[in-house]
Amino acid sequence: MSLPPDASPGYLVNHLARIFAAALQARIKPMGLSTGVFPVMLHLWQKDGLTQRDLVNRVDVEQATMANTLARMERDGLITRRPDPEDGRVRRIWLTERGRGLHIEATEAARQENESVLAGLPANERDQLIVLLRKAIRLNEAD
Amino acid sequence: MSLPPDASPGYLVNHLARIFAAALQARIKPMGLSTGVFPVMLHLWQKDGLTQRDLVNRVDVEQATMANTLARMERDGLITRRPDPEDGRVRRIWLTERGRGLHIEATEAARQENESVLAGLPANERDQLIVLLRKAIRLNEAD
DNA sequence: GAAAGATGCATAGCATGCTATGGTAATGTT
DNA sequence: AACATTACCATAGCATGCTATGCATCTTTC
Repeated sequence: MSLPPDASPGYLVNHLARIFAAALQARIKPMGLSTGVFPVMLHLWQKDGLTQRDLVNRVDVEQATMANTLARMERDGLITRRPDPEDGRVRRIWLTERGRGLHIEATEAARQENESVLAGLPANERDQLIVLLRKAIRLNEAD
Repeated sequence: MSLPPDASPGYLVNHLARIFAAALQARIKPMGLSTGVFPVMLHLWQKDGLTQRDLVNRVDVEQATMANTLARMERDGLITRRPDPEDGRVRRIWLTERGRGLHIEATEAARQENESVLAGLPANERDQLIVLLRKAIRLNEAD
């Protein structure tokens, strides 16, 4: 009746997430980025001028988490926040020159990181893993 | 050349890990447990009287993380730490009555949680996911 | 047996996530 | 227009992870 820890998908996913985070951090820390900031940057590189609410919806963290992350990003010179002329509650988020300039280098680092962590898996298993992860997430995010 | 966030396995694993953590927390919080404490309890239910070092090796977190987690667990009455008579550096970790008493209830909650998160996946895909996660972890933990 | 090294643990400081709460601005109702 | 509600954001407080550091105790080496 005991539950061996390494049989639990929750346990395993948490463990693998920490492995990925450590690998990513090793690669992006030299350029002044960190793991929590990275997904936000990915979205801003695709399109900036977004609101905090936009980013919360895209990244799927709580609003308070995003507020903290954005505060660190502003402190570190990655973004600036300027008031929306139409809506006094909103401060739209813009990449700084520095933030924008990291695009190529950082996405390349992320690509390398993903490859290195899964290097030992054959390509079809890697694809399968991604498919299953995406499926599991989709089942749980419409709540 | 842009990197769509939902194509990155690191991103996906992190997201799913947060989904699992939220689901687990909802179920075990009522019994006074939390997500960081849970894997430690799993090992202690199998065998207590372990050292901090033993648990670090089993759970695979940093020693400082374990020290903090154990401090919270002691504060919350789940464990006690008693000096090892053989080695003055060591304080061995024992479950309290309360900690031991949560065994059945908590593992049952974890089982339900794992099932509910992956409820939409057919059994063979669930198995496949576990296999792939375990494989990816094994490739990265012998470093 | 004393110096040098290794090992076990604790603490400081920080990032990243959460819930709970509150303030301000926009919107909807009457 | 006045009021209630909703929406956006900030802050407080906490848990869980990390690196870096320091202290105390064992072990090894000479």
